[in-house]
Amino acid sequence: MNTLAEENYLKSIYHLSLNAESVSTNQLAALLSTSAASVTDMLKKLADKQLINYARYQGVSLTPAGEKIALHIIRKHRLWEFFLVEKLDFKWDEVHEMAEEMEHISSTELIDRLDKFMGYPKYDPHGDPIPDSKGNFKVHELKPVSMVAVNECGIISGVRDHSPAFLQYLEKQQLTIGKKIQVAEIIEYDHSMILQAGNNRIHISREVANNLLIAV
Amino acid sequence: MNTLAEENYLKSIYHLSLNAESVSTNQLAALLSTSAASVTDMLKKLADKQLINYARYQGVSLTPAGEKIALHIIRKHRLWEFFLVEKLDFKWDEVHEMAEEMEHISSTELIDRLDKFMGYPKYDPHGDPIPDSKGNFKVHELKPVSMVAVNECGIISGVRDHSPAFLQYLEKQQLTIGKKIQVAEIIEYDHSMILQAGNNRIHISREVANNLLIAV
DNA sequence: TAAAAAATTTAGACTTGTCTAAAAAATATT
DNA sequence: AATATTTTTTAGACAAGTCTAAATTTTTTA
Repeated sequence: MNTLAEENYLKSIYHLSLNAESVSTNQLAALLSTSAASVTDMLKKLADKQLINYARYQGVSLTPAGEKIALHIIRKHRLWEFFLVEKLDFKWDEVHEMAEEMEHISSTELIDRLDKFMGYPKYDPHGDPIPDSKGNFKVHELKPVSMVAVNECGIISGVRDHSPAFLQYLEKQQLTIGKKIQVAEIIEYDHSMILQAGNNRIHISREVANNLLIAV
Repeated sequence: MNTLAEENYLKSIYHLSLNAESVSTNQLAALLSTSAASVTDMLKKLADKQLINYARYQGVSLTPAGEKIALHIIRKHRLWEFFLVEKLDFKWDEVHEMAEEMEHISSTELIDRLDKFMGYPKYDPHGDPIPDSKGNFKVHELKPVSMVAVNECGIISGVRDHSPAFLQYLEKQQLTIGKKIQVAEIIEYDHSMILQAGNNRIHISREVANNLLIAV
């Protein structure tokens, strides 16, 4: 098995790879709150284990073996988040840190039974897809509310910013996963938007609209 | 917080302290499958942190602060074991290793909510008491079946040997927690015993009788 | 395109937790 | 009580993962 540090590197490489083909040393150092030198050391180790493609100064990407491990960790993280919210009544902004520890529990049998216990959920409390036991998941087509035209409707289905502050703000505005909204008005001056959600009109900034994702 | 290694030492010292006032370096080395030299190193560290009473060559015991931490880890271990058996349908002989990892999840709020979710269980799947959030628990008066007189009755309430082999054997003989039994006969020659459990007569060796605990 | 800036790697060191071998202390034995 | 045995500690070393400072490579910019 891999160490805790190795698992965290693989997971971070996976997440950063979603935005770009290859991931840089500094990106990893920033995300993991560590030094670039430490990242280089670990990249050599992961390359030796054939979990990443790495050439000096060239950035890294996951090999199929590395991606498989990363997806398994993400599966565990998201299933535990689902458990914490659905069974233990935590709020969606409270679960990340706990899941960050729980994702390293090693038993595969345990996580498969947890999956079954909860009825094989497809999405975690933030709308992120939960890979199945084979690592497969479907990304639903999402776009930021900021890209939606006036009068268009959609279902809130994800967030780009997972910070507690943002999640708490959304909760307070009742902009939670599954809610149907319509873009009522766009303020040209600052690109802020007024959303219609049931009988409520909610005014959100451009920044919020950028970080809130809907399925149309 | 304490490291994983520190937590495991505290837990081991607690368990060994149940049989004797003070715990020796070699006892710890054996239980933790490590060298006596490593144990000495760690004891110095724990003594610096005021979690144990330690004087060279004199053995160790937990301070109140150390005991509090040990009991919290044991609480987490036993609650997770209960969860695994009651909610995820694992057998009582399968859960120890998993709980061994899960007991190090740090959130106290999480464990308190897990406790509530399961209805505040008092005993884990092996009959061991689960400390409450303040570290309190009641030990019920148990004695090994080997100490029970002929014709006496009792409820199976615990085990002294937690090994999967022993637990599987008991399960196969239907000698599980909560079952009412009566000592039907004691074979003088080898101190083996015949138990009456409902309509079944079960013949157990002296060794098994020694490791099976009942409340009378 | 050559110098400057930024990104990355190397070198050397530190901490944690472990090890083996040797020394010291405690305990048992004759 | 003196010696032998066992237990425990000390000494010195190692691997993992991290650090800072310096060197190297790549990228940017003038």
